[in-house]
Amino acid sequence: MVTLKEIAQECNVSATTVSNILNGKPKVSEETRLKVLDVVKRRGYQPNYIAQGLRNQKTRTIGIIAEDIAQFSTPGMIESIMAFCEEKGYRTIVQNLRLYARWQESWFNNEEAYRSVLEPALQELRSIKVDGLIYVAGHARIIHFFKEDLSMPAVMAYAYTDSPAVPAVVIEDEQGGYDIMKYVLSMGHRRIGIIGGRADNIHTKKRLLGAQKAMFEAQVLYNPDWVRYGAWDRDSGYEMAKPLIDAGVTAIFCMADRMAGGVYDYLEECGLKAGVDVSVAGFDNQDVAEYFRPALTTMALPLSEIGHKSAEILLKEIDGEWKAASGGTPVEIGVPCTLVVRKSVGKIEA
Amino acid sequence: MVTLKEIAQECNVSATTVSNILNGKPKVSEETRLKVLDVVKRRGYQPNYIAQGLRNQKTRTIGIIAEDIAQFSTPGMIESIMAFCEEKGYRTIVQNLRLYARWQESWFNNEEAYRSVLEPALQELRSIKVDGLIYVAGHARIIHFFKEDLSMPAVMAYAYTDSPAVPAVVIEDEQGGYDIMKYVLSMGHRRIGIIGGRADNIHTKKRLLGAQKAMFEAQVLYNPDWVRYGAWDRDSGYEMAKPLIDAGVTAIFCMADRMAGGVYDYLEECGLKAGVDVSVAGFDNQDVAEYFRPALTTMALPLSEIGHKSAEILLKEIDGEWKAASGGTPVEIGVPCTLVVRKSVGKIEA
DNA sequence: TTGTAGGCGTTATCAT
DNA sequence: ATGATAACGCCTACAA
Repeated sequence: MVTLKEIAQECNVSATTVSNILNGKPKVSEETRLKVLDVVKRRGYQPNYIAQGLRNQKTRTIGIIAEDIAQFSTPGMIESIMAFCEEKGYRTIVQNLRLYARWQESWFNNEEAYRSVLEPALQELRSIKVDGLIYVAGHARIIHFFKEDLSMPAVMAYAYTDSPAVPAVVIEDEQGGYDIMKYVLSMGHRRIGIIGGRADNIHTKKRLLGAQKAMFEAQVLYNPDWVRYGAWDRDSGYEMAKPLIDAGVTAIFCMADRMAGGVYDYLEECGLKAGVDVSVAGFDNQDVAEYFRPALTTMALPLSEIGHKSAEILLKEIDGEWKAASGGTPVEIGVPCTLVVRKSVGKIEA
Repeated sequence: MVTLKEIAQECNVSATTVSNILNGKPKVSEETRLKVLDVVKRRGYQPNYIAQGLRNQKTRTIGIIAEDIAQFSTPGMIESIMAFCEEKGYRTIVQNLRLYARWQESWFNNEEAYRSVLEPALQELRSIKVDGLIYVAGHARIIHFFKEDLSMPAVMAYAYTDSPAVPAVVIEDEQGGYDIMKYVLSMGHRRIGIIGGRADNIHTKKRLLGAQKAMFEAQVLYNPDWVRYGAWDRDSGYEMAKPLIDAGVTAIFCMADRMAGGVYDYLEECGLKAGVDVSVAGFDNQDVAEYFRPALTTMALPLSEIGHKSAEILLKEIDGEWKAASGGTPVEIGVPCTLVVRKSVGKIEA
């Protein structure tokens, strides 16, 4: 790599002068300026960002820590974080914790294992002297690993924090559950089954709350027997479909498109038609939803908005334009989900 | 961040001594060793990787440049690259070029735009002084942007190079095309349509070649009229299905699962059943394939093997155990695709 | 056994 | 207008 010093030598000037020219400092003679610029171009000199950071303690670089880039929700957020940062003249760097790839779901409550992976990633970003950090979670929960001083501005994307210093940008699960249930109700359904994710999961709880609210507003009695919990996957959907169908529901709201896939499986096995005999609604709007037959009505996750918002807030923090939460309550920014109507929820006579 | 110097001060020793202790150098009194180690632990000191690299010109860090992490094939490769590197004690850092997100496909032949994005990423990695680089391409083609001195070991994943210094790890498209066509033939089909990707695409050409070979071996006449080209997407599949069905094929091999989705669409529209009236085979084994009805028979991309192999080769290069290609021919490592039999190809009487 | 000096690439400060 | 110096955090060679 060509260095400043080499350029300086070749031009018979000091490194300082070259640096000044490159950084647009005023007091330089036009003559030296041109000479230096010429050599810089010819030699293809590029500054070493890291050395700059070492000196300036500012890098105009944002660190992104992803819990797992293979989680379906992650690339969309990262993409929009990067787009925004780039627009604002910030570089980005990604650290991938690979949490799910390593341990499936067994890390959720294993703080020690978790930290053994998180710490090196943080250390790497601190070493690079990134100006700020966005933590992209794989699923919503309260992450309290941010208490100790991060020594840099940070934003949590897709999960909650208990630190007032770290704003959280999350999806509005409750509104999502509300909207889709309201839609199902609007199609005339009254006996509606629900297949949630794991019962203790934040997404599950909030979506359920929203759904209940919609039912309450429509004066439809909430029947706990019609609520089942799964593990977010296709098999769970299949398994939980039976009791619900047996109970005579006319529609099933699944809190994940993939679980809806399992419901389709069960329906097919019974010779029932999704969207006709039994309506199905999903959540997530994963790519698969469009390939279901009939195509799946679902809620779209506002991934790119979350990424955008997170980056926006982080840069504000960095510029000192962000007022920390007053009174020690963590700031929480909710971004709404969007209903995507396709073909899997049919209209019925009430 | 706590620094070496601070630790040294607190212990009343020199930075050298602390450094020596931390790096396991021999000549240190047990007494100072314990004292220092204690303070290191208490203050939570962590070495600055970057400063180490600045000094050592070695970081035990691998840079990954992804053309777009939102390409479906990319996370799988990155995941396995990281797993392997970590196992070998290397850290990784990702740069995402976001090529498709920026420009869809219009960058393919716009070298200037391409370089304006590639260069900063390379620069960043050079600044960090990564020990090597894996470039994860979004689709196969010959990438000749590696001629100029990269000044570090590099491996190309999922695309080809024309530089003998950069080994390429690619999928065996020809074998893939061959295997799946052979399977379709084995199910009794003789009138087989093919929907390729873009006609000038390497994947398309090689898979077609393999398919032709299988047909030749089975003594089935190759009919150019039964070969159509699409744009890898669902719409193309839909569009190209009609002429093929009209021509009376009994099976269609689509070079992308998503195009197969389009074929399913057309079939449904015609009241035809995939896998019964017309068989369909895909390629890629994307997540969607399993949700098709009937589930799609397809070729699985060896993404994790490609990542693994790429990382393996790169670390060999770094350790000087990799002999560069002799005679200026680029090295090319092919990794085979795997047939995944599901339900979309039915058996028929020949 | 421990410490000093120098340098990795850059820039701010303070001369000249 | 230009340059010498020091410093960012770390490590290695060499000196004490």
